[in-house]
Amino acid sequence: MADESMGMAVALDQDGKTEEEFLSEYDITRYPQPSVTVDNVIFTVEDNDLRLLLVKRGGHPFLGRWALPGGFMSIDEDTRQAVIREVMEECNVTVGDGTGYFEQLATFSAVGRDPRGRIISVAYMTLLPQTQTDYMRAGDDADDASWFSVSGIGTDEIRLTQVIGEDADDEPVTLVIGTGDASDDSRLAFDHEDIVRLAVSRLSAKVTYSCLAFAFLASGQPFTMTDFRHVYEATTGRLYDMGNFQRMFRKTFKDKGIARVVGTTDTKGRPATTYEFVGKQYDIIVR
Amino acid sequence: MADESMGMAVALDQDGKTEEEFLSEYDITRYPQPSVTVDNVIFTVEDNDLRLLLVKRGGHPFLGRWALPGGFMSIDEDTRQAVIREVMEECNVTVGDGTGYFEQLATFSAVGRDPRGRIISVAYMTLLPQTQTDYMRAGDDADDASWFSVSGIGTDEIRLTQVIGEDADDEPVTLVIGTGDASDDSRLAFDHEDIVRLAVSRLSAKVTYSCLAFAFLASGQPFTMTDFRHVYEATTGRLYDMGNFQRMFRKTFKDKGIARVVGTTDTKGRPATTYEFVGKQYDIIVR
DNA sequence: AGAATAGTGTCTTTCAGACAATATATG
DNA sequence: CATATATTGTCTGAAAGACACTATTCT
Repeated sequence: MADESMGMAVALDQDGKTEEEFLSEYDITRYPQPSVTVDNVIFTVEDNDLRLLLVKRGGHPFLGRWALPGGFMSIDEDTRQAVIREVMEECNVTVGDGTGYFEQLATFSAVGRDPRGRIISVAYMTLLPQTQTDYMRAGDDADDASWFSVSGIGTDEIRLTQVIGEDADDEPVTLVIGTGDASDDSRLAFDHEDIVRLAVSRLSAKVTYSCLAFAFLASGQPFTMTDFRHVYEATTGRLYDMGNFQRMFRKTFKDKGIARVVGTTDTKGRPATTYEFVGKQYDIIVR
Repeated sequence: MADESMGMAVALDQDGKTEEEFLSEYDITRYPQPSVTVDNVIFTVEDNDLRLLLVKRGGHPFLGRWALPGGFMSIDEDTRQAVIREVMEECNVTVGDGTGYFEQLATFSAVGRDPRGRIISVAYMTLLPQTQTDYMRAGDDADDASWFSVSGIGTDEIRLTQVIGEDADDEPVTLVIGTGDASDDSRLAFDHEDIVRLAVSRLSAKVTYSCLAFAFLASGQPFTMTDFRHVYEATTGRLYDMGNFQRMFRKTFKDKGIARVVGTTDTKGRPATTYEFVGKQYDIIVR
C-alpha cells in the first residue's frame, strides 16, 4: 500500500503528507481526553511495624475520608515527577531523591472510579527509612496526614490502624480493607483500597527475593541484623528464626558484598555487628 | 479546619459547597489533559519458539516502522477494554475473552515519548495459544502485521526476527533491542523497545513460578509434557532436562490438581501421556 | 534389532525450618 | 551468677541439577 520504495526520500502517508505536515496539522484534542492522576503508597517501618501514610481529604469529592497522597499530573512532567511533587505538596515528604525506593505499581482506569470525570490514576509505591519522614505534615489540600499501622498482611483482610502520638487523646481510626460491610466513613477514598491491597502484596512478596528491605534502613546509619529482621517481619507478617535468618543474611547479602560490616553496638546484651548496604540498587533479585 | 461535628448533615467544603454542588460546577478541562494510549505485547509459542506480534505503521508518526499493536483509549472504556478493541481492529486477534492470559505491565509517561503531543501509554502483555492467532491479519491502520521470533532472552540484547511464510521471498527483518547503534529503520516506533524488554523479562521470570505456561496451550486441546517443556524453554531461553522436568511437573501441577491426565498420544516413539489444565487462573503462584 | 520418544531412579548439592548450643555483654 | 541479646552449629526434609537407566512404540 504505502510507498516504501522511495529510498531516502521523505515518507508520505496515504494523504500524501510528510511527517512534518502531518504533525503540524495534528489536533490531539479532537477526541475527548481523560485526566491523569498519580497516587503513592508510602511505607515505612517503625517499632517492628509496617506503616503507611494517608491524608485526610480537605475537599470534595470524598471530603473527610482518608486517601493516598497524590494528585493531578501536569502536562509538562511525567508520572514519576508528578508523584514526587504531589507528595512534597501534600505531606512535605521527599521521595525519589536517592534515599529509599520508588517503583510504579499499576494504573487504575475503571470508568467511574472518580466522580469528577474520566480520570485514570498511575499508582506508585515508595519505601522510606523512618528518618526521611521526620518533617511530615499535612499540606494545603489535606486536612490531616497520619501514619497507619498495617496488619493482616497475607490475609484477605488488611487492617489500617492510625498511629497517634502519646499526647493526643483522639481515638485512633481503624480502616478495614477486604470486607464489604465496613461503614462508608471508614473506607478509603476512590479505589484506593485496591491500590493499597496491591501495594501490600507486592511489597511482602518482593522483600523476600530482593534488596528492598534495605530501603527502609537509613543510608549512612548502620543497622544490626535484628533491625533487618524486623523489617522482614513487619513487611511479610511472619516471624523469622534468629539463627536461620543470620545464615540467610550471611549467604545472601554479606558474602556477596551487598552488605558490609561497619562496627558493633553497645546496648545491653551481647554487642551486635552493625552493617551498611553497599549494593547498587534495591530492586535487584537475589534469589 | 473542616466541620466534622455535623453528624449526618451533608459535609461542606471550605467554600461552603456540598459535594453535589462542587461536582456540578467542576470543570475537569480547566487544566491541559494528556491523551492515553494502550499498547499490547502479544506472545505466542510455536515450534519451540517464542513469538511476538508487531504491526507496521501505516500512518505518521513512525510511518513504516514496526510497533506494538495499540491505540487511543476511548473516553467511555477502561484501558483493558481499549486493548481488547484495538488489538481486534489492528490485527483481528481476540484477547481477554477467557482463552489465553492478559495482564497490565506498566505505564510509560516520559514527556516527548510521542511526537503527536502529551501522550502516556498503558502497556499490557498477552499470552495466546497458537490456535487463537489463526485469523491474524493487518487491520485498517496498519500496513502489515507479522510475528517476530524472540531470541536473546536473559541477555541485554533481545533480537526480534520476522517469521515469514514459506511461500514469501522477502528477506526477514531483524530488529535488535539493546544496542544503540542499530539504524533507525530497524528500531521499533515510540518507546516500544522499552515495553518489549520489560514484557520479555516479566514473562520469562513469571513462567517459572506461576501457571502462565498453560496459557500458551489451547484449552480443550490436550498437550504432552514435551509440549509444556517447549513453552518453558522458549520463554526462558534455557533448556530443561526431561527427567527433572517430569518430576517438577508431577509435583507442582499434577499432584496439586492443576493439570489432569486426559489420554495418550499415538505419534512415533513411546506414546506420551496428555494433560489438560484444570486450574482456576493462570497467575497463581505455585512456588 | 534399532531408532525414537517417554518416563523413572539415583546421587549430590543447596537451602530452609526447627532447635540446640555457645558467645559476650550488663547488673 | 542470672539475664539479655547475638551468633554458630546440627539435624532434617524438600527441591533442583546431572545423568544413568528403563519403558513403549514404530519400522
